[in-house]
Amino acid sequence: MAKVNPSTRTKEDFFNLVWQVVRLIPKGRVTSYGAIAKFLGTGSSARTVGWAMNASHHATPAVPAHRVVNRLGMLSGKHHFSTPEAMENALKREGIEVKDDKVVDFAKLFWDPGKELDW
DNA sequence: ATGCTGACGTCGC
DNA sequence: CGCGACGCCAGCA
Repeated sequence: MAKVNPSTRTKEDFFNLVWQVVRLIPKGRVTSYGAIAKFLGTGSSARTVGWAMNASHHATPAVPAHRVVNRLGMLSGKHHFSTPEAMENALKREGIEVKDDKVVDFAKLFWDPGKELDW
């Protein structure tokens, strides 16, 4: 995963980069919006990562947005899926336990792109 | 064109 | 230790 030069980066690239990173998340692991934001460069706010997820619905190939949660491991974006249960179900199907809209053992399942990827 | 809002995160009080 | 405010980038009224 090569880091794109910020000067040559366009907004389309930003969305693309976010999607790329999310797609690289191993099955059964999760990451946070902030982690992705930092991976792309501190300049990119975590909020914008959320917007990228919002736009990821029509992205191809599909983006596993359900593996992205906030820094507390809460499924803050579940309401933006086709159904509120979709996110939780998808996670459970991958072996991730979800309790009260939170990822169980989030710290252990956390997947840091900056640490796992080569940049 | 301006301003508010949003799937967040951090710092300040 | 809990709550509030600000910053960040992009979309929409």
